[in-house]
Amino acid sequence: MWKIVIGFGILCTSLLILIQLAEFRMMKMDANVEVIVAILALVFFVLGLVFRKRLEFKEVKTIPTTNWQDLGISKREFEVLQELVSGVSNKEIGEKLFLSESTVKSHLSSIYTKLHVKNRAQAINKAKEAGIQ
Amino acid sequence: MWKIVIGFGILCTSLLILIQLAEFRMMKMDANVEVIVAILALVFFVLGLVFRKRLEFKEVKTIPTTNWQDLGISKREFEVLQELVSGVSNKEIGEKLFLSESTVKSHLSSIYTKLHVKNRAQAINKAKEAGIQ
DNA sequence: AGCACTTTCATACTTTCGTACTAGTAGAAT
DNA sequence: ATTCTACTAGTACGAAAGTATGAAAGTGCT
Repeated sequence: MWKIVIGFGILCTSLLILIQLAEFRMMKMDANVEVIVAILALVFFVLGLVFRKRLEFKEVKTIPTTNWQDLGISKREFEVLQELVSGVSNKEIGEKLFLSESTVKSHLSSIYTKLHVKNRAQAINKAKEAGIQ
Repeated sequence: MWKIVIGFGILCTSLLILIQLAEFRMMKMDANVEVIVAILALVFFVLGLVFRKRLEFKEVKTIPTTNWQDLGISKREFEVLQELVSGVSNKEIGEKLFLSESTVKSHLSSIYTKLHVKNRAQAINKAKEAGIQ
């Protein structure tokens, strides 16, 4: 957040300086006006590109995102959920997280209850809809 | 496609004209240079914004979207796949599409083969990655 | 210390999935 | 006409998933 504000401030300041410099040069010798105009145009074009990207980023960032803590899902359960979403079996989840298959099933059962779903397919859908975070 | 090319061409031409006009004015009377520079900057800034949006649009349009026919998946198989993605059981898929569970399983088996996946969870992921169409 | 919650695991049982194999029918292609 | 593909459906079997129940150990908070 602060990064963006400071960065944008610096950018604006340097642009103002650039404009002043350009005008100063024009006063002195108006030989290569085209070059200055071109540079100005290019700089603002790039600025437009960058600005749009920031906007897009913000949009993308704000649309999805649900906190799993809000749904009552614990840390460990969430780790299991992350593996589940990748489409692996209970056994493989256990191997990755150093758990027995029984434990994986226990976690999954409570995850299903908390997400109000009946099986792993629906859990994957819920997770993908909300966006993992 | 042609719309974009022609539109961009017109835009560039009009900008060139604008620059020439600005220079002509500057030659005559260099009273309000700041205004001209500001207008130029603004125009190119907006141009940057618009250009970025076109790029984003193109990216979004080109990234997903796979035709299921290209993967060798038939009409009926695709219908089964659509139900599968919603997260329902084989039995329910059968009831919705008026098929026996056996037939659903047959379709699913060939779908898994064609998608190079091993189970419904992975099939859902593949389908979502590629975008249903 | 006591309570609530989390994490871990086990056992037993039911249900669902997934594969393999077979087979009939219908329509399109050669 | 026959060959091929898609669609349908069945049986059989093993693997995986899911449920129910219980229980021990750890964590965090009051």
